[in-house]
Amino acid sequence: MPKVVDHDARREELIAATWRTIRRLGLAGTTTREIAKEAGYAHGLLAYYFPDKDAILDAALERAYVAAREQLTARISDRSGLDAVREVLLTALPVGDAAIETQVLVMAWGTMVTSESRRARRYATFREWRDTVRLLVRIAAAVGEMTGEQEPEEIAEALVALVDGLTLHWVMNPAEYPASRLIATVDGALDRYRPHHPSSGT
Amino acid sequence: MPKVVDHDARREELIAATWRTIRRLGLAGTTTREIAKEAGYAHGLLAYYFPDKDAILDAALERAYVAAREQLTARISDRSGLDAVREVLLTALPVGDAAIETQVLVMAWGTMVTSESRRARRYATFREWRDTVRLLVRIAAAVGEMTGEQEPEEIAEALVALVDGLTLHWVMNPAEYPASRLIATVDGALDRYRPHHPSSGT
Amino acid sequence: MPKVVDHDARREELIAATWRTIRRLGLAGTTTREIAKEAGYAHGLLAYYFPDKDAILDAALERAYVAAREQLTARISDRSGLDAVREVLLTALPVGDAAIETQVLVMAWGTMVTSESRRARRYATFREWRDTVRLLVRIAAAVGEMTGEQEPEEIAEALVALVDGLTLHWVMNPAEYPASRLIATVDGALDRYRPHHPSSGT
Amino acid sequence: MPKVVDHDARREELIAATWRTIRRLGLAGTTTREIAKEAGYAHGLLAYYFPDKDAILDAALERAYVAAREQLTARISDRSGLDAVREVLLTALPVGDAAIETQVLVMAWGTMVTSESRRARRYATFREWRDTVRLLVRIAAAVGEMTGEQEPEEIAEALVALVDGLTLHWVMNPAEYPASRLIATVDGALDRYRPHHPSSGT
DNA sequence: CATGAATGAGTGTTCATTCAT
DNA sequence: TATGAATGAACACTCATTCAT
Repeated sequence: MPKVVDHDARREELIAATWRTIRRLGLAGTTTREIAKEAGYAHGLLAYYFPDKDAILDAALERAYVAAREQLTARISDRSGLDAVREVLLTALPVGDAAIETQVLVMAWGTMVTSESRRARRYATFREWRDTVRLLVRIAAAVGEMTGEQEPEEIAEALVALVDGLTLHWVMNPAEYPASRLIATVDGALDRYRPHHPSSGT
Repeated sequence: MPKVVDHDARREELIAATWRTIRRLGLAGTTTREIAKEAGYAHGLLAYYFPDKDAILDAALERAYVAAREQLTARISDRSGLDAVREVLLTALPVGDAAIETQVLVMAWGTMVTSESRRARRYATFREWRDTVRLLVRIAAAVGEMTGEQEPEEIAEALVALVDGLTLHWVMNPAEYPASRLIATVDGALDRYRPHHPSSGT
Repeated sequence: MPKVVDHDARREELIAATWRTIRRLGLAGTTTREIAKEAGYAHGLLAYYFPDKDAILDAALERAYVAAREQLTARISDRSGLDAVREVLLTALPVGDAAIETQVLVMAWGTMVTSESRRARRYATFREWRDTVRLLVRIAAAVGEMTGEQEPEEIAEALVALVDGLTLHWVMNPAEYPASRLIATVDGALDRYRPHHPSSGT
Repeated sequence: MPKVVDHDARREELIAATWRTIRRLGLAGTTTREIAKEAGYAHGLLAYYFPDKDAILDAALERAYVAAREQLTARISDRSGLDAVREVLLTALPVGDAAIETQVLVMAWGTMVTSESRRARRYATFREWRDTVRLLVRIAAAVGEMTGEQEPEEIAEALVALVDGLTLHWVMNPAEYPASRLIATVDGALDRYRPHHPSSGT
């Protein structure tokens, strides 16, 4: 038995370095040499932990998806109704630390068009998230905190699209889309889905 | 008298070939050699019409922006009120021929993160579009076809984000997002912005 | 008979443009396109007047050699003895307008190593010049204005080498070798070849 | 433990290959591909040892300068007076092994016109050499082995120019300038700088 | 004569990958 | 395990040359 090395820990280390490299140089500017340098290892080491460059990038994206899911689960655990819907939507906004991750993920959006595997993987993550929103909308509607006039599926779809669209807008001009504005826009949209919304009369 | 060649026409020819190449091989996979081959010319010809590769890609994107604006202008010319708002939103959806363009444009989204010039150019186009929607929403509200409860700016922002988000979702799984569903989702959202929307009446 | 064009005049025009281009961009930076642009003609025109690029450059160098000889002949025509020797040496120094030509010619020195034809052509010009100096030294010695202790051939060789060496030094740092210094160095050397030179004793 | 390779030795190997390539194909004809082939390595290896082509060429020239200085120092160490002056001048002549180096260095002369850095580097080397000659001339004059009639600076300048000029002449026609003739010319010139030269005696 | 469109070989450089140590 | 030397294909770009008009 040669030197004892925690294989998975080393992989995580390399994935983190990959993430930092992408953020620093962009997806197109990220080379295996640069990743190795960022990690502090020799160039040739990468071959021991990943079959090729694509595998490294896929692993890096995978980590982001997993992290996103973990954060999502954590933040909605103690909420319910409309509040839970709101929370899950805000989690996906490019706010705080998530803003940095968002930039990398947006860079990866384009690769979906040509890489079927990457598209499928991204879609699976998206679907999971959308279905979570669907479920929460359904619950909120059931408890009377959201309108029942429209199908929960459609409402969830619209809300998720709104968040993804806002993310894109933020990338186009981060300065114009501070956290406060992004959140206000989401809240404004959510207001539209309250029961007998506008006046409610009396 | 030299060989009679319409310089601009040849440029357009090359730009079209660029589009086909990007769609076929992705943005990262698009090489100048492949563009030339796709166009049916020698590799060296490109230098005759464009200073470098970036100029080719920029010109290709530029053409998409111009085309989008032209289509937008054409389709809202004879409409007004809520109908005009709906039409301008549907114009941006990946439906029909636009679907193909969308794939290329989504691939370009990622380059905004690292290319300041490309980000700025994309933002300018986006802003123009968003401002058009703002204006139409304001008019629709003025004539009583849309709610006045929310600021036109915020409504426009939300609607535009919805469309951009749906575009991303379509890219993730085109089969799940046929034109009918995309349109229905937009219509469903627009319903939310009708005046004294839910009940109101008596 | 088509359009009447003075073929040789046009060639001279192109050669002059070549000269200006070399001076502007260096020998390595001089392209046929740039020459054509400098001359104000289309790129393809060059093929009508020169078989290829090398022919253009050769013609440009040739013109410099011819010009140098003409100037040399003109300046020594009315001189004799040591004065004529001095004059022919000064003619070759990088002084005044000749300084510009020198830069181009020095750039061409290196091509002699690999181009046999260019080496031979340059040698022929050099030889002509050196033989002129030899002759003038012989005459000066005959009339008692130069020492007879050393062979005229050797004296001429040394004087010509001195001038060529000074030219190189000037290229290395023009500011350190103004005309006055170059001339003073030549004069200092010529003093060494005066008969019973320094003291000549009592 | 990686493959044991002496990085500097490999660099020297590539520099030597560069020298052989320049001598074979000329400076303009020297390509990175050809250098690699001459060295017996793959084209891409060069990038491992040099940042770019210019760095390779600069390193090759640098090596020549360093070698020249070392040789110079070695040959004058045990000499003095006029003999030392003579020795340092002969060292610079294209004689023996130095002849090959000379061809490459003459090719590099032309690049001084357009490359400021190369000009400055060459000038620095030249200056060092010239100053050495100056010093030796001064010493020789002090001990009465050289004339005191002319400034040591001017004498040194003239002698150095003579050697450089002879080098150029040798390149123009090596056959006409064998070592014996080059040395004889230098000796003939040195004779001119002996004290009370011509007659001397009473 | 003159144009300029078009060619295709060649350039320096980058980079993922392989592999002896 | 880990290194880093070495490879070779691919890249964008340059440019002398050709040629239909």
